[in-house]
Amino acid sequence: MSADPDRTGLPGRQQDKGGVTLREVARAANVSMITVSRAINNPQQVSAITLEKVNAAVQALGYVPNLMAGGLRSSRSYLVMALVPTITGSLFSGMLEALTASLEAKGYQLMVGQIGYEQAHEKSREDALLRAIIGRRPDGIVLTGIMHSAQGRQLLKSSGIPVVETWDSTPTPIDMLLSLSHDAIGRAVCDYLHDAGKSRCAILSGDDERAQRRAEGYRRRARELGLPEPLVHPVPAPTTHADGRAGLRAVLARDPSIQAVFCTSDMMAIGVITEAVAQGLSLPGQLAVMGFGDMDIAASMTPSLTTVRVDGAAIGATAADMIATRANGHVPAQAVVDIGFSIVKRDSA
Amino acid sequence: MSADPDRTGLPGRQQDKGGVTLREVARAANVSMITVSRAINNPQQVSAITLEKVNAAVQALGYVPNLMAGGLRSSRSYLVMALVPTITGSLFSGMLEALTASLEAKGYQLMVGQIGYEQAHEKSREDALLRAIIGRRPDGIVLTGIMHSAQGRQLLKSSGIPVVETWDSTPTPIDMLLSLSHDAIGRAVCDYLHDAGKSRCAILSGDDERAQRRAEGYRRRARELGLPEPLVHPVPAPTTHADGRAGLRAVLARDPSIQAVFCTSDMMAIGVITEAVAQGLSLPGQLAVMGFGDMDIAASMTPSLTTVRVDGAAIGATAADMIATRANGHVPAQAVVDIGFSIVKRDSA
DNA sequence: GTGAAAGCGCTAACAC
DNA sequence: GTGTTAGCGCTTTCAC
Repeated sequence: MSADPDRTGLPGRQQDKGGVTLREVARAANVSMITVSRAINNPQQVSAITLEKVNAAVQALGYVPNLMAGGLRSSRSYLVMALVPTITGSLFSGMLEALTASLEAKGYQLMVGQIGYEQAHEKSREDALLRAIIGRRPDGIVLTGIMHSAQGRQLLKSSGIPVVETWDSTPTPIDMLLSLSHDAIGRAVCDYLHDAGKSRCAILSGDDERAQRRAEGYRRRARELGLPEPLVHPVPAPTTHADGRAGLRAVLARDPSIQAVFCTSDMMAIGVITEAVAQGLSLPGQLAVMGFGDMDIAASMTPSLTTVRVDGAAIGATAADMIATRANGHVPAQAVVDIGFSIVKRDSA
Repeated sequence: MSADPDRTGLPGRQQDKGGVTLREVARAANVSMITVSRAINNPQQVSAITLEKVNAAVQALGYVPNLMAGGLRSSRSYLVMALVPTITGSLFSGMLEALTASLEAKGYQLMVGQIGYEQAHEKSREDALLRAIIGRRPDGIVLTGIMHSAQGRQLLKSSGIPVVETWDSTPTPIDMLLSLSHDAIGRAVCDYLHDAGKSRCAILSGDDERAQRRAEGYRRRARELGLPEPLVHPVPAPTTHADGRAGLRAVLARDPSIQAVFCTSDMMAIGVITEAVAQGLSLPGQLAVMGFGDMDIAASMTPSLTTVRVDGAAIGATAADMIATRANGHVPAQAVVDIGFSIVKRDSA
């Protein structure tokens, strides 16, 4: 199989290097290069007759503009970079879909990078990734979580690229912030379970920073309320269904009187429910279960899952707006927006 | 909050446009631009003393090379584009993770684009997306599924960019192909259920092309075996847990004697199991259920899910190899590789 | 081992 | 409405 089997069928060949250039289109249409450029990017600046000639030439030659060249000259890449811990999980996919859609509507493309959950451990990898990203001169960068490394923050700041940190809170954002308090989430879950009459509680927590902060918020609130110390069972992120099953067995072994389990992900919570059902426990009577994320399945499973919902789509859409505003040289109305969360009451707690 | 709060702490400011340039580094290090370029890209071509001087200057100025400029000149973008129907689902995330990892190891970055499931309906959107992609002159493009539109195929072919089509089969690939036969999958599932003594079967099928092909393969095999015609219940993609629950009710209403359900996604299959359990049906005795995708949860749920597994990680790794090989001017050993699949026998069927 | 000149493909700035 | 000139930041090519 050759690289380009049938180049027939198109007038003119165009393989040599990176394809047809503006110059060739200009020659074919008998106008200057800049006129072709305008016909493509600002058609209203060009007369109807010229436009037609240019379009015909573009069509005939199969011209596709080289965005690297245009971006180099105009300092606008129409590229936005998003960094997420993992593409796999469903937690951030709502944000990514909204980002893609909002940006596409504004003429931008989204590039997704995976940074992993381990952050702190691999400073050099993070640094390399950041340089690769900044090197492409994106018009904006969306970070999942807060950038902690001083070096990374400095790199980002001095790049002058609009940055939106999301899904977490900090008093000192690099630039813009879509704030979410994991401490408040943990506290709210504690209050909710307390109101439901559950005081002996276990927490199945991913070992990533934000999950740990939710667990910590829960613990602090439990202390304030004078409740027994929650049993915290750490699990390496990303957390799975199997982690939930094993986690419930583990905490029950340590304390059979556990009345509720708060999981830092829905998938783990579903695992806990699976295990609880397998052990013949009644839900939420004998065991209440809460998750985090509000996956699709949470609403339609049996029993349905009480969980914490964060509006990822809103994060994506707002981040896109902020970046587009800044890329156009304006200042967003607010550089810090609190996203908030809600507890979705269902059958499991 | 200003665009760049603290530019102090770094020697020299670097905001003006796109940051520090090679020229400035060269001046600071007292060498020519090309020497700096070599010190960064081919350190072994430069003397140790020069290297040190350059590195010091790079460090001091916080220089991050502009990849757009380099790519423009060298016709190498070190960028690979992957197009998937949806980022959300877990089906393709294994491929994406493997792609990201393999490419990163080879010095490439992956850009993920979402094309949606509707394809045929939005020709113009597909065309625009394709042009935006080709415009960035990636060193490779990974397509989920086969590109059908003649215009799209032509655009891709004449771009000269290495293309890998994946997750489907065709006698006429654009360039390279990681082949998977959905017809064979449907047939294999039919054989499997037939061997298990299930003849009256329903299929809950997503309305996307590949899912429909799996359903069709099943149907054809059923005919060959002289089995009753399977009841096909179409569902709009992407298919959900709720679709599975509702789907089982629907097919049971039309034919209460159904003995098995084949779902074109694991998530739907889990929904079917949820509904079956809720209705008090015994699995796999009264109802056998099979899925597609082998999500994590399939192995650890109760009853565990019998499903079809495709090695997405292998697809990602192989695609990365093929593209890197081609980008370096070589010819891959094979332009068409069959990926294959396996049926993972568990408790639900 | 190092450098000077040229130019990748496009658009900003300024004419006319 | 259209064109000319210059140059974005880098790497290729050829020289020394």
